[in-house]
Amino acid sequence: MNQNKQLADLLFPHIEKTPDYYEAKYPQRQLPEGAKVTRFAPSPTGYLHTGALYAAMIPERLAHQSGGVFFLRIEDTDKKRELEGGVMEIINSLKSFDVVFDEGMTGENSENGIYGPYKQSERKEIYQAIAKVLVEKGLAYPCFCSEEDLNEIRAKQEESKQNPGYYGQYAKHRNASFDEVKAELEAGKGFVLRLKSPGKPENRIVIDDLIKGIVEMPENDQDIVLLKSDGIPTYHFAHAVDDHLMRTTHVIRGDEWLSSAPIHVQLFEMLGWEKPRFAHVSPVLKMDGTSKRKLSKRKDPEAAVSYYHEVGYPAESVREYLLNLINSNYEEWRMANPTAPNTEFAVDLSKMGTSGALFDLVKLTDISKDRVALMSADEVYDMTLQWAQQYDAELAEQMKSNEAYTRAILGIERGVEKPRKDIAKWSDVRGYLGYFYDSWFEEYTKEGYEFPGNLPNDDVIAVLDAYKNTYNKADDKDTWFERAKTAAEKLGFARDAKTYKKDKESYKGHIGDFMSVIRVAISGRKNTPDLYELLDIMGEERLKARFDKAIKSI
RNA sequence: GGCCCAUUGGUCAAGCGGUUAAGACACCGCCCUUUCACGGCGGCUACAGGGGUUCGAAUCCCCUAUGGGUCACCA
Repeated sequence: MNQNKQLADLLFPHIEKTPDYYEAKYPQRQLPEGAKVTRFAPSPTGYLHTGALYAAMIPERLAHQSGGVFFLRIEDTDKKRELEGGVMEIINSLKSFDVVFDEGMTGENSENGIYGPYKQSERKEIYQAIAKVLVEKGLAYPCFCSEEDLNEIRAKQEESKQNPGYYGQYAKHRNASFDEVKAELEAGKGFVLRLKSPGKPENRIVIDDLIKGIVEMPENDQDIVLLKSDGIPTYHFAHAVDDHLMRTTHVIRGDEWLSSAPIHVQLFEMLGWEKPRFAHVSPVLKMDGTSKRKLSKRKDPEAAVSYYHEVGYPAESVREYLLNLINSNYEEWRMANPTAPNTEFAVDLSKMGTSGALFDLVKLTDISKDRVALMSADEVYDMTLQWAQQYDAELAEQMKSNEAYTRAILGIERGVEKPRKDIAKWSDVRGYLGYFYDSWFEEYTKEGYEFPGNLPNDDVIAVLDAYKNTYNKADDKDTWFERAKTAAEKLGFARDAKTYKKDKESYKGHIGDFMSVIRVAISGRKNTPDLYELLDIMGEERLKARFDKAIKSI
């Protein structure tokens, strides 16, 4: 016993503070009953991944909908993988999707909150203080094995078909005496600190996971590394220390951690700390040929969260979609509450799928169309412009130099009971209204016009000619249409589709075909918003010019 | 290989021992309509396979198959 104390001092001579000191420094949080304290704890190893956004939204919602605290902790214990500027990248990306923190890192080297530091590389002293006590209690010990030693052990184990690892009889430094340790140290050898695991694999432990349910696993018997040779903790140890001292109540993390949960449970128990609740989230998958795989940064553009900004999906739409993957009943809630902010939806872990969900851009698009359809013309204008200024300067230019015109176009069939759903992302806007701009119209027609099939050119010209003389800007919608129908009839078109269907032989087509000719001539496309409003906004002069241009092209 | 987890239509998924096995997206039809849309209606397709338990199984148990995760001084 005494020897353990001696050993602890030998190993950590500079550590003065005790766990009690930290317990006092980081008091229990005073929060209302049921409030959850959650965190997002990424490594700053690159840009934000869609899966990470997904994984961050869950604890964020859980904390905020329960009146709790959501904080950002940076796990930078692996210096080899760290990337410059990684912290800001994470913060800004999440913020752009309305995932905001109450506490934790706020910049590369700034933070707020009293449970810090929130960057693991700055918590070395804390980990070591806890580790020191573990040594004192005989629950941890230094190991001087080199990489080669470890490889040798593993080779032996593989040969005899035993579980690989550092445990039991293979843990050769486990019971080294104080003098032996001292000798190694004096010989200048570095060490890692290992847990003296009391676990036996024949014992089973039970984890009550909030998503996966009851999971039974063998107890951990590996003398896992607590502190690496540079004195920095491994994930396992850092997780236990941090989440305890930061008073995390719910650990929500990727399910790749589930299999090491026995280690974590054991650590909490050995340290005499109350365990947080665990929730292991399945990854977002992607269809690759006929099989599913994790969304991959290298292969899938949509894996980088920046993708959505680039193509211009509103952040709100992406949130909606992700929420939909998190809890599939989100959709029902949305139908019942079409205009409520999505933060009013209560995320429920028990309703999460236990297997990974497939990421589906088509569904995202659909959801986004619904969202955009509910926006006002001004909102669409502003958000598109903002997007275009960064990603489509030409469009931004057009919008600004034709502002009133553009706003009017965006207002067509918007704000009505059944709004159009043409726009899913801001990059769609260019195609949606590009032909309105005279300087772009050329582009739309340079391949020629696509008039409705099987209509002879003469008829097309006749339609255009007739219509040119019929159009009267002063007409209201009904008069306008009546006039068009009459003109159509004179040229041998049926007034309505029904009449045409009854007797196809007698007509060249029906009013729809007639209108199609006009639509194509004026827009170069077969699909546009309401013609009446469109013509009204374009104005008579433009209309006539475009008709002439079309006739000339035939 | 050991240990975990998963498997309901093309996709997301409800379902927790008795259901005609929801709904949404996609696709296909039809209808509405004064054009384009929106919308409405309908269709299409599913419990991975095999054994049990039970009066009764998508639901519970076992085996098999397939997919995923994990077995580092990485997180």
